[in-house]
Amino acid sequence: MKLKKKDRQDKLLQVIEENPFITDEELAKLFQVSIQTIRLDRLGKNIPEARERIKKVASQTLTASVKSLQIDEVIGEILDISMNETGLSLLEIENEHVFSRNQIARGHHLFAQANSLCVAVIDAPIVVTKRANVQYIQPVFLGQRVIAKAQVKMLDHEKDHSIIEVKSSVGSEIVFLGEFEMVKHIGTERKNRNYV
Amino acid sequence: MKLKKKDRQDKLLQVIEENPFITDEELAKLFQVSIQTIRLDRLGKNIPEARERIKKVASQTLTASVKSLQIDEVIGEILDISMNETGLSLLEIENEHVFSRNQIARGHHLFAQANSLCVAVIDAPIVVTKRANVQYIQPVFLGQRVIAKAQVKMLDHEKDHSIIEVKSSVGSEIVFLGEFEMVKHIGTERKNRNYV
DNA sequence: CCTTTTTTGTGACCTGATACTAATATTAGT
DNA sequence: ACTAATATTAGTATCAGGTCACAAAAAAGG
Repeated sequence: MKLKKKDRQDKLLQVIEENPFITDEELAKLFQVSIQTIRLDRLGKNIPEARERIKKVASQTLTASVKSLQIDEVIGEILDISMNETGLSLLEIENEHVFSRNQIARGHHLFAQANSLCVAVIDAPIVVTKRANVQYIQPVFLGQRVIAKAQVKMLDHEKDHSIIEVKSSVGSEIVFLGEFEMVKHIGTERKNRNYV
Repeated sequence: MKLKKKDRQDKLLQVIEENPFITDEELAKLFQVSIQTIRLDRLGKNIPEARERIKKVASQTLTASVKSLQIDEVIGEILDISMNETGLSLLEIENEHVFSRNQIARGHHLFAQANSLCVAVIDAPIVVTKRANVQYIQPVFLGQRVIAKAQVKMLDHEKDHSIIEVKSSVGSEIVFLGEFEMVKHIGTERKNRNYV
C-alpha cells in the first residue's frame, strides 16, 4: 500500500538519516513513486542531495579523527607545564565521558586526564605509569570543566622514578585526588611469546 | 618552476591524501597543468576520482563511529559476568592505545578496562568509583590481548559500597593489579553553581 | 633530424543532481 | 456530481564533476 505524502516525507527523512548514501533513484523504487516526487519531498524537507550528504559525513569523519587523535595524544588540554615540577590541564566533560543514565563522568576519564598530565610533566622521552592511588571525592557532571593540577613530589634520578600528586577540581571544589608513581623506561624489549 | 612528471605525480598523491576533497580542476590550477594531465596522473597512480575519495572517507566515519560507541560503553569486551562476584573482560591493544614511540599501552587504558569491568560487575543501576589503587607490573605492547579478572572482595549492603580486586594478564603473565572501591549512588543532585 | 614520450585539447557521454513547465490524479467542499 | 485545490507524475533543459578515446602539439633522447 502506498503511503500518503506526509507519511512518505517523514519516512524519507528517517531512511536518509539511516543511510545517507542512498540516491534519489533508489528512494523512488523504495517508495514506489517517481524520482521527481522524491526530489519534491527532499525539497520540502530541506534534505540535501546524496553527494552533499556524503560530503557532510566525510567532513565529520575528518574533524572527528583529528579530535580523537588529540584525545589520544593527551587526555585533556595541557594549559601549563614546568618540567619535573608542576602541570595544569583542562578537561571539559562532554557526552562521550559520562554515563548516560545520570550524566556523571566515568572514573577512567578523570584518571586518564591525571595520568596523561603526569606523563607530560616528566621530562623524558619514555615514561610509563608504575602505580597509582586515586580517590573520587565528588561526582563530576556533563558540561563541567575539570582542572587537574600536578605537583611532582619526588624525583629519583638514579632509579628514574618519580611520584606526582594530582588534584583535580571543578570550580573551587576538589573532585579527584591521585598519586602516581612514574618510571622512565622499564624493559622495553617485547617478549615475543606474549605477542599474539 | 614546473615539476617533472614523476615529481608531480608523487606530490599529487601527497596533496590528495591531505585533502581528499580537492577536484581535478583545482589540482590542475595548483600544478599549472591541464585537467587531462591530472587525470592521466591519477590513472597512473591509481587514485580514484574525488567523489569516490569522499565516499571512502565517509564510509570510514560510519564504521569508526560505531566502534567508538562500543568503546565508549564499556572499555574492553565483557566475556563473563556473575553479578556481585566475578567478571572477565578482554581488551586487545590496538594502535590508539599505545605510545607511538615504544608501542607500550598507555596506563589509563588498562585502568579503563578494569574500571569498566568493576562497574559492570556491581549489580546496580548507578555505580561510581570512589577510590582505586593500581599497579602496573609489566608493560603491555601493541597487539597483545589483556584479560582482566575482577573478584568482589567485600560487599556492604548498608553503606552501598564494595571493594573489587582486578588482575589483568597477558598470557600467563600478570601485567596490572588494581583494587577498586565502588559506591552505589552518591549525591546525584548536580550543584548548579559548578555548571558552566 | 627524427623518433618517442609527455602533455594538451577536443568532443562525446555518464550520473546525480537542479529548475521549471505541463499534464494528470486525488481529495475535499458545496 | 461538479468544481477547486492539492498532490503526483512526466518531460525537458541545464549543471557539476567526472568518464573515455583520439588527435595534435611540445619536449626529450638518441
